[in-house]
Amino acid sequence: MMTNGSEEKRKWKTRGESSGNEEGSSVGKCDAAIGLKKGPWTSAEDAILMEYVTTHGEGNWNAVQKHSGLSRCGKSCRLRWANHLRPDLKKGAFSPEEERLIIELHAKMGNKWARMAAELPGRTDNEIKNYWNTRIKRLQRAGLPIYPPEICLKVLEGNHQAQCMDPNGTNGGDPVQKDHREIPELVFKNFKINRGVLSYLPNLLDVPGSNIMKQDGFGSSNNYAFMLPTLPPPKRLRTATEDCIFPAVVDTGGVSSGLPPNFSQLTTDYAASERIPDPFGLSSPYDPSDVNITTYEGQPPFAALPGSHAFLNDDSSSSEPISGAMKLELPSLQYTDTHQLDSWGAMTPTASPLPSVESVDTNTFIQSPPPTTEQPESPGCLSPRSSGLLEAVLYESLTLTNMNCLGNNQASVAASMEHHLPFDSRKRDWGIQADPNSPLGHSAASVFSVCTPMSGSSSDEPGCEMKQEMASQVSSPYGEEKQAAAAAAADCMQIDFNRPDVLLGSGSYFGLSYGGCVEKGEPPATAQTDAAGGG
DNA sequence: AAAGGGGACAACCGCCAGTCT
DNA sequence: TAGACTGGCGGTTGTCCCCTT
Repeated sequence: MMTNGSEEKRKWKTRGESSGNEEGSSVGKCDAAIGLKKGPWTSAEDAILMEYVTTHGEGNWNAVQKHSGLSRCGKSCRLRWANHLRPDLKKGAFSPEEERLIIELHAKMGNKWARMAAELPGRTDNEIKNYWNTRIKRLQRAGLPIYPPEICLKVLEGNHQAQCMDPNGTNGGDPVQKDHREIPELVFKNFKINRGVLSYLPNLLDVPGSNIMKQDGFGSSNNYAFMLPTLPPPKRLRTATEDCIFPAVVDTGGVSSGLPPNFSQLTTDYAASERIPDPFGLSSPYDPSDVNITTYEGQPPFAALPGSHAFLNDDSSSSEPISGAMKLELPSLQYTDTHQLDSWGAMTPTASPLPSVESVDTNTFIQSPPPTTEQPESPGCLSPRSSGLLEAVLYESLTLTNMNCLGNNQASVAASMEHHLPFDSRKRDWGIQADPNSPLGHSAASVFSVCTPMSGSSSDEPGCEMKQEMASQVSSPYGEEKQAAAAAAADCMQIDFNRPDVLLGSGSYFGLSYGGCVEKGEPPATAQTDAAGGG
């Protein structure tokens, strides 16, 4: 993987020889005044730098240029040394163990390359970063989850343990662990509480080591949307319709949807995909022909649903664990003129709801909040970065955290109630779900931007009242802003509002009536029963 | 054989935080 | 205390190689 500096072989070679010879032509920020060299390093330069560092040690990089005559700025020298010349660098491809570690670390840390590198002796942050980015692309193209389920579980379990050690979330007893988990306790708590929004993998509970899921109301196995595979690789840009087709995070919420019976197969396939150079050649775990997957409980699993942005649509500050993995995303939804923007910038599909299999581009698959310029003041289309939704969501998280503090039972009940979803409960979940910082979860923006009302969101639609009510029910120090966020969430949930009898987004994305929708109109009371029963 | 696309990776850029003066 | 300096970090870019079509 890593090539020796002296091997400056191929690339850069040409460019280097040209640019490298033109002293002064490549002045950058750090060397503008002096006309220092840029571009690829030559062996001679490497030798000079090596000698200098050997003699003087690392640091004081700006002095290198002065004392060694090297026409490189200090930054460049440091980078060259750190990434290529350091004697302790490990060369070659990552070992399977290293790869596993990288994935695990990324699940924990997000795009903290330097910290990850610290955990991988001999590896540089740049190397890891490149590896990861490449890997992400590959997985996205293959429509596979970024993180293997076992890694997700591991991370979750780790967090759970941390909570066990410190039920109050102060986590003061274990600085190391605390340091290792930059994920705010609050976020993780809410993450747990909120798993209901992402329910569909009950079988996951059977995964060894997942016993934590069975505690604290984890039974609904929700937070696993991030493990949902996305669509098989696409060849054309996804249309707006596809963009809004499936509120993956929203998902059905109905516990009954559940994981395809052979979820383990998915993990296997995932693992396989990791090694398969050509993801397109995968025997896709989502192959519709796989009856195990597509016919679970007579419903197509979400995994098979095109447009499942389960974990690929995170708006994601790239530094966010899990969600951070989504950084390789296009700037925004890709609007087409076949679609209309509703009040909050979401797409209102006007074309066929059933995209072709190849319609989902793995790149466009990932979404960022639409540029604010394109969707000004749409109260619903809230960018986690700009609209205050983050605060709103955090507030919601706080609220839920508080709720959670009331006791595991209540939290458990709350989680379980997601199955039968009285609106209040649903609302709450949505708010939490929207936490952009939530590891293994989705940002509000991603959720909101992805889930688009199937029929638009004009206020005169059936679900409007409910939405407004929902928004109005939200009281927070953030006032209108918060309400706007809630309205946005409500907007997203239009399908629910339109079909109150459907526990969760029944509707039909792609013309599919997907599973997980417990379309029974069960009285909320049942939820209590279920909750009591352990979900 | 040529073209196109993806993978790999080195290097640069901009920002930020800590330290120094 | 403020500004400059330095190092570190994460994101992005640009190039070549390889494979597929």
